[in-house]
Amino acid sequence: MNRTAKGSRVTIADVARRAGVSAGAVSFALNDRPGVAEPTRRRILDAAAELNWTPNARAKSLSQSKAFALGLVIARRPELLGADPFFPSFIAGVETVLAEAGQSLVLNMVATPAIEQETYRRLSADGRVDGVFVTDLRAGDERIALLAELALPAVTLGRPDVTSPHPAVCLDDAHGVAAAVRALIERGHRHIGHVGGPLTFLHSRSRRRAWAEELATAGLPANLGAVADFTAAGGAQATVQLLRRRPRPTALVYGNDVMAIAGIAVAQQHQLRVPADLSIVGFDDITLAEHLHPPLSSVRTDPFGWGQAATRVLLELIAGESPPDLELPAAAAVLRESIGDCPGQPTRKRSPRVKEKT
Amino acid sequence: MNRTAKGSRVTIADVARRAGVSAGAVSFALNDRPGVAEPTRRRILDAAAELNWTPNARAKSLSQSKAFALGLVIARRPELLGADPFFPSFIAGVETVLAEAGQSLVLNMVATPAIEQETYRRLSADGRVDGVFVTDLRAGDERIALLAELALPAVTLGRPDVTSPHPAVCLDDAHGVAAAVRALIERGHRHIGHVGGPLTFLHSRSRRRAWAEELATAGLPANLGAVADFTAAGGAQATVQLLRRRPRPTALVYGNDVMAIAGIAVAQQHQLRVPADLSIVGFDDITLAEHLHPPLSSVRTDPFGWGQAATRVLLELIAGESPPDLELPAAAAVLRESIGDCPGQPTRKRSPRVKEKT
DNA sequence: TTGTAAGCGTTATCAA
DNA sequence: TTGATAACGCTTACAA
Repeated sequence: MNRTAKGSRVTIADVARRAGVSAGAVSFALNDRPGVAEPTRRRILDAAAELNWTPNARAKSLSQSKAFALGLVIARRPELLGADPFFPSFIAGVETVLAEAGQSLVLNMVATPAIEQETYRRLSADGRVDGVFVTDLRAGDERIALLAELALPAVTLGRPDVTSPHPAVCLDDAHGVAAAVRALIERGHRHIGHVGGPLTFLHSRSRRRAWAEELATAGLPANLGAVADFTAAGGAQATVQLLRRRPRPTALVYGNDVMAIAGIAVAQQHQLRVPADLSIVGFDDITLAEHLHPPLSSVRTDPFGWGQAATRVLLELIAGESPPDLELPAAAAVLRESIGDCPGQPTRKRSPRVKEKT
Repeated sequence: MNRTAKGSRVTIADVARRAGVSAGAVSFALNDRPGVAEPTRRRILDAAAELNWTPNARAKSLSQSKAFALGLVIARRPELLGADPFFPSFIAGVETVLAEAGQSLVLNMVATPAIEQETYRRLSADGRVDGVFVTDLRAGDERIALLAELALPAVTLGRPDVTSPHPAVCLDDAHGVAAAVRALIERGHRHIGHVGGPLTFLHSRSRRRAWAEELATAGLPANLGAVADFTAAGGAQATVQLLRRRPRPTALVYGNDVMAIAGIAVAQQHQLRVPADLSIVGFDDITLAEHLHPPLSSVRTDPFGWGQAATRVLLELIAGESPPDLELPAAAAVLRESIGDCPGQPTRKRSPRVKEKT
């Protein structure tokens, strides 16, 4: 801890005294702004280095009316987060950009949307953050209007279904799902089911829509849809129900990998072989996916890059610019051995080990 | 956004004016401290409520020289975090305590221990946090001394192997591992392997030691140990190597569930049935564990409770108290169908579906 | 019980 | 190019 002889923390005044200048000069020199002679600047920077002084973030915050921090409010039950690869990677991406900007991330995990609202209000009223990320967009999301009302800069991950004044950073997840469904159709599957997440989430909707539309394009009915809650238990239960339907699906597409893995287990309990009797596709492409038996086909997004991009946009917004919406490279299907030809439906030979970068 | 007619943010002065008192009085009333008459207090609180005023956290921070925030620095590659259930639950526990204390969590994810040190220094120098959590303790952990030098209040998760001035909040993970190994021995297993995490981590060490000691107690050699990196790929590779050993292990205990699941896949690729030919035990008890086929035996800890406890201790420490070390309930083995009797070694019949709460 | 004024450590505004 | 001086919005001695 850097302290002066008197035992108090080193302040800008100490540096100024040592360099023989005023505090204002130190401030100017440190934020390299014009109006300070080169020799003086040197002297000041040397003094700062000798005293090992860094401007106090709290004081800076007060005088500049800025928090130098961004907020991320996550509204999920923790058991849902445990196996979700999105946030860790997303946050890692955020951090890389934030670190070089000398800013911090304030994280808030809340259990319910009600507390979520309150959290945004408090974050804003307290002035703890300069802006926030809005993730897991919901249908008619009230946060859009709330944040506008609070005049709290925000960036949304994806485009809301309501009019929004906030810049959006988008990553098309539908594309990868569509590619996966196409791959299944190519392999002769005609009864392709879908186990999605709650349809309150826009990302759940777009993934399901991609599934339905791809089937429609192929002239197939999208009548094997189930909604689960992204948990292993929910995925298992939905799988059981879909496997009871007749004609039984020969392929199942899931809203995330956790549900897909639980689905594989259910299939095996039902004496169904994957992929011989049932093909499975997940979403997220968690690292575990390719180390399962059989390796799980999935759809890969780029949460890390998403975090970086969203952070840059948010920082620009806070800096007073008007960043346009941003579209990141779409999610891609990663096809592995969990999918195969439709049983009893001979099609042309093809290797499933193709990574479609479409 | 709460603004006065003049367009500026509502401050304590506005409230004071409206209530016809001084700013000091407002401060006293709000922090309910003695020395303000009841009717006055009422008037002040009413005025504050009408103006929808909340004290600005930045100003409070500066005047009190406190950040009202705690720091969590995570040094892990993001792909390692993706499937790790610990941090989401831990953070959720932290948040529950922090929220009611009106404080925030500042999260820092870094890639390497070098940046880690720098991060702690910056956090301290900038005064962004009042204290930090130290997770993933390592052998001879330099952070212990660093934080002492920085005079930054800290709480360690577990007890360091170096002298530490920081309070420790401990959860004995060895207990559950030992119970799981005992369960395997009871089922007749004599060749029980272990795939642990990097031995730089104290938790990796204690889990491995528990395995070795339990074997020693039974008069069995602990000669089937492998070290991996907590990833699926690493777990798979270590499993391959252990399965090459002769005599081949009939049971494998893992340092986390991800490696264990990858291990099951490797076994299946080797035409080994789980548990008929090979018993498997993981660690963490992720929610997916019981929805696998076969359901995965694991060791359950309580990251949520750990987060709550550590936060309380850290807040006490920051408040100037000297909280003692805290020991939480030990981890418990959760036995499921992934373990069974040793092949070719008839033992007494017993159901594996026993949750040992030892 | 209440008001006044001095911090907290910066940045920003003006004279000099 | 520099140095006072006033914000920033709150807490807290100290007077009244």
